[in-house]
Amino acid sequence: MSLAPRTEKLLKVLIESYILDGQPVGSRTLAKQTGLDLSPATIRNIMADLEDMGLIRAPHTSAGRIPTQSGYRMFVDTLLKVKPLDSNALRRIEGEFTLDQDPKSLLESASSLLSQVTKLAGIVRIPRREQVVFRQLEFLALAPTRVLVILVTQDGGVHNRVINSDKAYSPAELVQAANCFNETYAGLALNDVKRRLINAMRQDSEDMQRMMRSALQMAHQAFPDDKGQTDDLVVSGESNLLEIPELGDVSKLRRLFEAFNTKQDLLHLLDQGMRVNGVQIFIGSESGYQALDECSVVTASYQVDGQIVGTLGVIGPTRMAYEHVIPIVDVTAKLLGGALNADYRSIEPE
Amino acid sequence: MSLAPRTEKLLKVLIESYILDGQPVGSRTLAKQTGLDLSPATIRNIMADLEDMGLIRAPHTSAGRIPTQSGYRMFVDTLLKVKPLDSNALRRIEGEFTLDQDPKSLLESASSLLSQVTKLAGIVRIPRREQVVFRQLEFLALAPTRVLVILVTQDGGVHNRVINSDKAYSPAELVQAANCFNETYAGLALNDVKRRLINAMRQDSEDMQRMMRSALQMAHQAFPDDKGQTDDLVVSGESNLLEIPELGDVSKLRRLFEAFNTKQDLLHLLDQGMRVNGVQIFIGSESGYQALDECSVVTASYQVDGQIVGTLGVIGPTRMAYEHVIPIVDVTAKLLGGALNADYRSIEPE
DNA sequence: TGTTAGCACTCTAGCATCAAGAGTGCTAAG
DNA sequence: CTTAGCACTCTTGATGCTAGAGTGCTAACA
Repeated sequence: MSLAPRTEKLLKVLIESYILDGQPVGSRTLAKQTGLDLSPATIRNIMADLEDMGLIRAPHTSAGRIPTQSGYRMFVDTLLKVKPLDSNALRRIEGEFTLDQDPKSLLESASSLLSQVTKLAGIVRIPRREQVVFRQLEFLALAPTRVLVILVTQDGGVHNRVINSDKAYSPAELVQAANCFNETYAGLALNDVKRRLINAMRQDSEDMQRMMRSALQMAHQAFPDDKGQTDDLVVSGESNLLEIPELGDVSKLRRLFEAFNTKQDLLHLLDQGMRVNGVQIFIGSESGYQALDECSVVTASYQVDGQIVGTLGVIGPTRMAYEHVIPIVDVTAKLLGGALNADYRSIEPE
Repeated sequence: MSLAPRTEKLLKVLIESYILDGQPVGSRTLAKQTGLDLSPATIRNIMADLEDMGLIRAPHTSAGRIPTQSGYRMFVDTLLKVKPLDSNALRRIEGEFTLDQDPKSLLESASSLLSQVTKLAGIVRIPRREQVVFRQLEFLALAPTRVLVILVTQDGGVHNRVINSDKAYSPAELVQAANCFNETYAGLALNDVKRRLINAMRQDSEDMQRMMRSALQMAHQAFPDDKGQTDDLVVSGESNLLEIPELGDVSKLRRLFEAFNTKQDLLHLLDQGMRVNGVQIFIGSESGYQALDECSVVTASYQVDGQIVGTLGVIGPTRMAYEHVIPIVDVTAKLLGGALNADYRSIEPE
């Protein structure tokens, strides 16, 4: 449904005003702020209409109106004119990414940047490439039956895990086992390696070399399992949310901070953002998680090598300065993608 | 200064009562709770003495007394009878550590355990061994001048870093370089390796092999620098602190949460705990950090191989149940040390 | 038909008042 | 040294009140 231009304008000004100072806005103030030269009485009529449409509501009889969730939705969808990024902020953000950092620090910088510039909480989903290419595995004996397995991927990622082997191996044997394994699987996508590895173990044919069988078993234990990755989310600036009055209720804050700790819900939410190219906004209960009921989440996906590999964003009160936040999230995502790209392709800054 | 037994008893009961329900305690309640069979009037006299000594204070004229910081100090130093650990909790804690986990997860378990059992915030300083033994280094080419360096220590620790080399190396050259390096330095303490490495680079004599020179340079870049380790602290259960009424003031909470984020102050505090064998308690401003003014921190150091390598503890309101918290922190430290030890020595659970 | 002035009505926020309750310090007596 | 008694202080919660803000409705107006 489309609104009359005047009604639209009114809604826009109302929401902008509310976002600015958090006070319910009444007909008189609105009459002054919008340039429409209408009397408060007329404004009141229109406001009543907007209320009927479910776009605004009155906290109580004599307290002006505030936007509802649908109001915000319409605001960001059709009314919002995103401001181009203030040049100071832009320089600031760019500066953060020109440094020569490893991927992990880049993500952390991005997160803390988001939180500092927006004064909200910043979240960054660490990259998850569909096709990480397996490079090599290495087995090191820590103790007779205790083996450190190091897994290296083509993009320079290193995972390691200590496993208990069922029998003792000599260092030489371990080297040999690793060689067998690497010869067979190097260059394949990590997923494939895993799949084939499981198949190979199932068959477990007689003709398989003894070394290879050991290698498979150890590798299987050491391969990262996809579930239970709790630390693949970088959160920062949570404390910024302490001060926002809408969340004054301690129990709400509590739920929110627990969401930050468990990370599970936030991960799901960010994964939704991965399906979309660019900025996405979840207002209030749209996120589907109760802890975020009074919050909005602005996310943007970032790309490496032309492929969406992760998302980042900010979490703040529903009443946030969308027109500022959106471009910041957008730009940060692009710059982070670029920086990771450069990193991955090893384009040297000079 | 030592107190009369009666006065002491009174102080003890007062503090216990205040810790229990957070209400200032008056002479009448105190008269009932202590078994001393004294009238409220007498109690009042003694309380006046205690107030003169700075051990308790009255929030306002007609509101009973609450302990001061020095009051708490005397309480934990001389009055507190630490309760042996409730057997349920003990089982719970032990259960957490019998699982076969890698060191990193052990630390995280310890932290979350502390926070869950005490309902406060748990902190764990990750182990910092004076003498970590260097085991081997490995160089992998990611791109012509981009090298992934993997550093493995004797205890199974793995550090990795991507560096930009000044010239291109072939995979074979890199293997050779690593071999050179490992032959020379394997088995030495990490500190020593670092020191010698720097010396060797300084001399840079002609007779040094070309490969070795390259290896030194790359190794130098990749060795972890001690400063700027921000993520060597595991915090959990911060959200538990939201609910404690003493910190109702938002700005105090804010400061506290910022301390959790920056971690710097907490690290320093925990490092103080490393000098002491066993439990240490910082009450209110004793910690020396303003953010912790209204809090107490209970820490305990943990050992691996008979050597103190880290500390853990909990942060909560000054008014916390010390007699419960102390043994929990104590036991957790011991068990964590044990688990890490077992891990390191690879004593297999069976 | 759309806009506006006027007006009665409602609700909140802030303030003062009041009474009850809790606890103290002091004094004087045991 | 201990205790009863008492006057005093301070908080807390309830109550009532007023000023202000804002609304909805109606009737008049262009």
